[in-house]
Amino acid sequence: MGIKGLTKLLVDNAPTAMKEQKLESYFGRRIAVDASMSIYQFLVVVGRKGTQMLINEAGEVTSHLQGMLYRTIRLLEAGIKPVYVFDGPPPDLKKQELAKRFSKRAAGSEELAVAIASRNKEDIEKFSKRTVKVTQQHNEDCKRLLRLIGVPVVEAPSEAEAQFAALCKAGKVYAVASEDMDSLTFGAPIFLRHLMDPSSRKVPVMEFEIPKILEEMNLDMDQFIDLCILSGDYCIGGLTALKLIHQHGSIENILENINKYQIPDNWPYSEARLLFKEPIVSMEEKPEINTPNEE
DNA sequence: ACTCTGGCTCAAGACGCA
DNA sequence: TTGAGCCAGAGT
DNA sequence: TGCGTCC
Repeated sequence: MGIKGLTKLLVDNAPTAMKEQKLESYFGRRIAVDASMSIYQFLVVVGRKGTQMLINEAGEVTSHLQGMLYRTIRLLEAGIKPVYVFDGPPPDLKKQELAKRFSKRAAGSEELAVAIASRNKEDIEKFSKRTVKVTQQHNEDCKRLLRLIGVPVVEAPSEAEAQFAALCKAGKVYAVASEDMDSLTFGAPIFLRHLMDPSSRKVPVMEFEIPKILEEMNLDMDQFIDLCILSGDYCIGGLTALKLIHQHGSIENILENINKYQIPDNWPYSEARLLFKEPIVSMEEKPEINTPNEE
């Protein structure tokens, strides 16, 4: 859903709103992390060869636990206090998208079956990735693991991105770490990318500050949200969207003044906007670090 | 000629021992 | 799934 | 740095 070239758009139009940071500069900070996204990555990549994954004696997948445990240890060693945020039920607006994913996975399964039958290793490799799905069980496994080692877990009432942006706005965490640029659209004041990248890959932590982005791009937050919706849902690029917003101020005004772009039928931009502006989040008490449970 | 978009591809975690 | 990089084609 | 292992 995110804008394709948002990073590049920011590099070009708001260069000082982002800066390279060292991991050490977050020592002692509480940082929110998107758990579901991480679990997905672990399932795709950890110990997977063809259809093989890491499993326990009962044959249950443990790739996500392996990945989650080591990553959390790395964060703790760096003096970072992670707060993992789990997805809740998705908003209605995303149902369509989810249906698409479902059929893609189904198609992936079929192709995988063909690949297995014909013993085509490359295809098995490719299609097995497409069938990956984070289940409730995977989520529960990870919550349990995190609670056992005393790392706080937050269960979002809906989208995790929205929830941790809200935590950050409320000052309950210092920053939000994700690879998903939607975090910016949800208005997380400080947004970190590549927090987990090993130093060997020489990708520095990139820190984005929303207030600076808005100032430098000469937008208010509503306009920034419109910009993201405009170029996310819809077939124009970020640069054009930015120009249009500067010119007309809002999606409504753009639609009134411009006819040359093809408008999707029943384009639900105002629903999308509401999702970003007033997302469903919970404001429970500050997530506390629990004492590690002996086991 | 230049810019933008869109379609394609790719890689993706973390450890430790050579 | 996600972003990024590269190439081709459309629009200016 | 590259590659096998983690379960």
